[in-house]
Order: sequence, then structure tokens, then C-alpha cells
Amino acid sequence: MLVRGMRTLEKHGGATATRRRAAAKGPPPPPRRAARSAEAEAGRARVRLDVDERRAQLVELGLAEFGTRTYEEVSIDLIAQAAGISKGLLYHYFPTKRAYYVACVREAAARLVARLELPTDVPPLERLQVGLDRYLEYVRAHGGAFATLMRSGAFADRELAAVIDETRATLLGRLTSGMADIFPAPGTLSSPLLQIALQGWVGLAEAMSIAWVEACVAAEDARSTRPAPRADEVRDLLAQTLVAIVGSAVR
Amino acid sequence: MLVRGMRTLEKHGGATATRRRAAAKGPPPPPRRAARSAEAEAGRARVRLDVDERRAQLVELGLAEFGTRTYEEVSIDLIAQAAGISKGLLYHYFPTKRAYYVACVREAAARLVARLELPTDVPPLERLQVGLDRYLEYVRAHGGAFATLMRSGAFADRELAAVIDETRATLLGRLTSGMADIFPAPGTLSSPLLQIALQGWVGLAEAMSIAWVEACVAAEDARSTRPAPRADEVRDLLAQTLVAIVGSAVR
DNA sequence: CCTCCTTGCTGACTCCTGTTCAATAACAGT
DNA sequence: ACTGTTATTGAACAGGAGTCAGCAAGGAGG
Repeated sequence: MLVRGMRTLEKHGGATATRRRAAAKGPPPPPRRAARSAEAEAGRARVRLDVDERRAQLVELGLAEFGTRTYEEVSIDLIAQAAGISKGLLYHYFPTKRAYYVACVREAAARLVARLELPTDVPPLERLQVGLDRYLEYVRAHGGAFATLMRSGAFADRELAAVIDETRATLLGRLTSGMADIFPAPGTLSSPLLQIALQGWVGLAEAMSIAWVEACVAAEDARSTRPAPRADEVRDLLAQTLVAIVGSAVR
Repeated sequence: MLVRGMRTLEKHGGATATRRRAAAKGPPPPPRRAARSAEAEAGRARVRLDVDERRAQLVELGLAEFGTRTYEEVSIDLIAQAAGISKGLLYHYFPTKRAYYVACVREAAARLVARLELPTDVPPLERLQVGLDRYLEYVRAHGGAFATLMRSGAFADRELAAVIDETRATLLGRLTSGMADIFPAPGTLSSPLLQIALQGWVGLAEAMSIAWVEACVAAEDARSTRPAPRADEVRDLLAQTLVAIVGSAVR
């Protein structure tokens, strides 16, 4: 509690650490500063949460932080401080900073996927339009956070790339489901070229939506610039391009 | 002379540092060990190069390293060791690791741009095709390095983003120069929507080319997979999509 | 109410890597 | 050979990721 300090001089940890340091440095270690009891005077008592709660809280916080700053700009200490916990606790939930980041990206992706539930009883082209509308709406609402999350630390490790690829595949699958009827030619739908074409279109969609959001922001800031395109213009452009590219690829 | 000036200030800098250290640690700073001349017994003598030579060497090395590993995987020590110099020297040429990275990316971009010099006396569509062919050839040849360089640490800072944006704009300008003749409607060519469309197409081109290279690699590894598309198929797909997207955007 | 006892939680430590700086040595001009 | 310039170095510093021994909140069983 209050006097919980002392920490009994860290009987073990201290001794071990001292020994190791001595071995590394040679000269006798500097006098150890006496451990003081903080925690009490810090004002905030130790709060014990349920595992899932804490995890959710941390991911939520990470969503906000990583959406604003870059991966490397966000330090573990910062997160811990913002969450009101110790650094060590974070490692109780996530083995590494990257794992924490991946968890956050995964959550963001899950939310995006959840928001893009589409009706299955409408014709493919209409579904595509509705899906694109929702996608653009999402990107517009989450603006920079979306771009930051998707691009900032991306592609550094396999796991992260897998999450992103999977998300893309899921969304693409939803948007294009049923479109096989439109383009006959049975075998061609899974041809290597079409695969590449579709991956390319996903890149197009992301680049275009990001450019659109930037144009929107720029248009708001300065009156001088011409107004940004409307969402439905962008949506139509995306839809038409998808049709065109698939048409070209299966030809 | 600038350097000289700083040199003069070193008296101050040193004092400041010492003061800071004392303030931080409390106890008087440990006696600085007398600098000895080891170096000789290290086997390799100190080599003194011309500024530009060394810079070029370091950038060349960085191209290789950053093309293989990720930004964070490449440590300054690694670079220094590979170059056979001390860590400190790197900071004589580049103020920071990121600056070094940016210099490398800038060089890579410059080479790409240089390779994409296009003849000006051919019709626009043909020029587009030739340009795309060269682009794909480059991406194919430099495979992963291209993707790694362009994506790994990207977008972390303004400067890097600027380099990449500028490169994209340059290439796009070359590929599309003269195409104004094809699509009449004078004012529309710089409409906001078209800008977005073109940025989107660049994203398409990058995503598609990366997917294509991956398909090529995969096809080489396993015989089971279907063969990767030919370069000219991808090129035509890209060209047709560009025409289609511009057509949609100016409509 | 007390006592385990599980486990969420902490703080001090280590290690590693980017960055700084005073000192050193190679080269150019004299 | 002497000297000034500056490329080059080694050691120290800073600060952030990751580790670990021990502490305590809240329930289970007496």
C-alpha cells in the first residue's frame, strides 16, 4: 500500500542485475538509488481489470494513437501512460510492440469489414455501387487514420501483410460476388491475368480514395481550390473502371 | 568554413555535454579514458576518400541493403561495417538515418526516371506502351527491391512522401504527355476528378506490377501454378485501363 | 473474518540502436 | 618539414523495446 515501497530492496532482481552489470562494466557499480514507494502518491491506485476488458481498452487506445501518429512515433511508454498502466503490463497482453500494432490493425480491418456487410439479394452491379458508397463513406469519415493504419508500418512483417491481404480479399470478394454471371467465359474468371488485374484494382481503389479524401480536405481549407468531386462521382469512376478492367483482362 | 565554425564552438558543446551529464547523474562524470591510438592493430588503415566518392559509395550500399531488408532491419552499425567505416562517419554525410534512407530512395527514383526517358516523336499511345514496357522491365529486374524501397518506410515523413510523389508525377507526366489530343474537351483535362483518377491509376500500376512480379516468382518456384502472364499482357491491360479511366473521368 | 492463492499488475533493470562529440590522422599547400 | 584543413574514429549518451522478480486485488475455502 502506501509504504509498499522498499520493495525489500529487490532482493533477487537487484542482486542479479548488479552482478551482471559488474561483469559487463568491470568497475564496481555505482550505489543503487534507494527504491521509493511511488504509486501511492501518484494519485491513481492500482486498478485490476478483466483480461478482455483491458485488452479491448488497449486496442482501442492503439487505434487512436496509431491512427494519428506513425508506428515509430508511438512509444510503448506513451501507450502505457495514456492507458494509465505500466509498460510491463502491455507485455502481459502483447508479446511485442509489433504484435500490439498488428492487433490494432486487425481490429480496424474487422470494423471495416463489418461495416461493409452487403445485401445479397440485389443484382451484382448494384451491390458493387452500394459497397463502394459505404467504403468511401468509411474512408471519408476516418480520413487520415485509415491511410496511416494501412500504410504506416505495413509490409514489415509477414503477419501484418497477411492481415491486410486477407482484408482486401474479403472486401473484393464481397464487391464482386455474383459478377461471374456478367462475364461469361467460365475458365477465364480465375486466370492469372485477372487475379493481377483485380489486385491492381484494389490498389486503384485505395489510391483513389486517399487522393479523394485529400482533395476534400484541401477543398475545405482553401476556398481557392476547385471543389472536390462528389462521392458518387468517385464511386461511379471506381465501378466503371472495375468493369472495364475485368472486361480487358478476360478478353 | 561552416564546419570550422562549429569546430570552434566545440569547446562550448563539450562543456554543455559534461554539464548535462553531471546534472543527470549526480556524481561527477567518470574520468574520460585517454584516447589511444588503436586503429593500427585493427589491420585496416584509415582510408580517406573524397567527399563525393564516399557519399556515392554509401548510397550505393544503402540501395543494396534497403532493397533487401526493411528500414528498421538495416542498422547503422551494419551499414558502417559493410562500408568499412565507423558509425560516426555516416553522420558526417547524413544528419540522420532517415535522411540517409531518403537519399537512397531519391537515388533509386532518379535511376528509374532516367531509365524511362521516352522518345518524343512518336504518337502518345505508342509512347505509353513503350513507357509501360520499360517500367515493367525495370520492376521485373529489380523485383523485391523496388517494392521494398517504395513501401517499406514510406510515408513516415514529409520529405520521403514528397520524393515519391514527385517521382510518380514525373513518370505519369511522361507517360501521358500528348494525350490531351486524344481527349478533347479542353477544360476537363485538369478537373479534380481526373486528377484523382490519374493518382488512382498510378496506384493501380504499382499494385499490378508488384502482383505481376510476385506471380512471376511464384510461377518459377512451383511448376504446379499456372504460368504468369506475359509482360505485354500486363502492359496492354495497364494501357487500356488508363484510357478507360480517363475516358470515364472526363465524360 | 482470516488465509491462501491465483494472476493482473508494477517498477527497476538490461540491451540495443540512433546520435553526438572531442580527439586523431591523412592529405594539400606552403 | 610544417601547418591548416577536414575526413575519420571511438567512446559515451539517449531513449525506447523488452525482461523479470515481486507485490497486491479479489475470490475460494476454511
